[in-house]
Amino acid sequence: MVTSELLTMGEVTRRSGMAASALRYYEREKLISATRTTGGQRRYERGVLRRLAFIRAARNVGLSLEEVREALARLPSSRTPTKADWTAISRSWRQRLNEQIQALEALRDGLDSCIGCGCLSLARCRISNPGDSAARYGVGAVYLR
Amino acid sequence: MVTSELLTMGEVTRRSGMAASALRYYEREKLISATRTTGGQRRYERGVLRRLAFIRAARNVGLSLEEVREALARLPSSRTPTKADWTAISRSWRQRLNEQIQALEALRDGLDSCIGCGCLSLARCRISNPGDSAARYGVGAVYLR
DNA sequence: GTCGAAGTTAAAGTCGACTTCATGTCAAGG
DNA sequence: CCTTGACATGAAGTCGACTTTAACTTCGAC
Repeated sequence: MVTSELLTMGEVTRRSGMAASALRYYEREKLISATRTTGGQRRYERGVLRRLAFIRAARNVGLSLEEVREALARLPSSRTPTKADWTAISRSWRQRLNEQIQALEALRDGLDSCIGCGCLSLARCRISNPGDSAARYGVGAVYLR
Repeated sequence: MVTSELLTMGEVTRRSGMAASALRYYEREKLISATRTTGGQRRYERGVLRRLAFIRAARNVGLSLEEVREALARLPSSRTPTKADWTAISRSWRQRLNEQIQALEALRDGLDSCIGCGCLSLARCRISNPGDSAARYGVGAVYLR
């Protein structure tokens, strides 16, 4: 049985493509964690790569680190998360992501549902404010991010 | 013939739902423009509402003001833009938007194509880096925004 | 034991997209 | 005329998500 080979900072930056400064930042923000050598250097478990993949994917589509943090908080802390655990998280974002997809499709298809319709009552428009749910995120356009 | 009734700052903020400070900012950034009264106050043409609707929709799905600026620059300056002009812009974003939609769908469907596949070679992964086109936007995850 | 690559920290800087602030001017009804 | 609410300006502040800088320390191959 091979017991937990830990990864160095350099290995993680190479394999995740993320900057060391970003990893330290994520650690300060409690999105990832690391053990330390006696000398104080970080050693990462391999699972961190999966977390980073998730963070990257979420950030990539415009979700905030805060949203990511909330999602990650729901992973089991006792055992190593399974694929099902990860899938559950993404599924729980279904509504949120669907709204965003709709807004993108409307924009792609010529804004027909907003600019095209001539409504221009931006405050209530479905594309400006998909699903009327944007209100939860604050006034106006701050739906994404 | 009613000749160009101009809109005041207050009217535009009410009808667009945007803050006055945002309108001034957009003007500094050359995204919109206004004429001035002799006293120096802004008067907007009605077309500004359509521009603002467009800006709002684009911002809403995560596009940057810089991208919006480039798009708006392609509107005819001589005549008032038609619906076709606006549609052409959104259509030209088709590829860009499609990639983003795909990334969202993958995330919604459980990240099966990235976290699920076990590849974890984030730097090249299709979901992290849709269409391999993200490279154009700089290193790594800075695809959106 | 030596040495260079790799790692550490706290603090400050950056960037986009606005907002807030302090202070002063305009517009229009009474 | 006068007042009051709407509007103007430049400068500074904010927020998220990192990066950069400066000044060390550790690791590990030799």
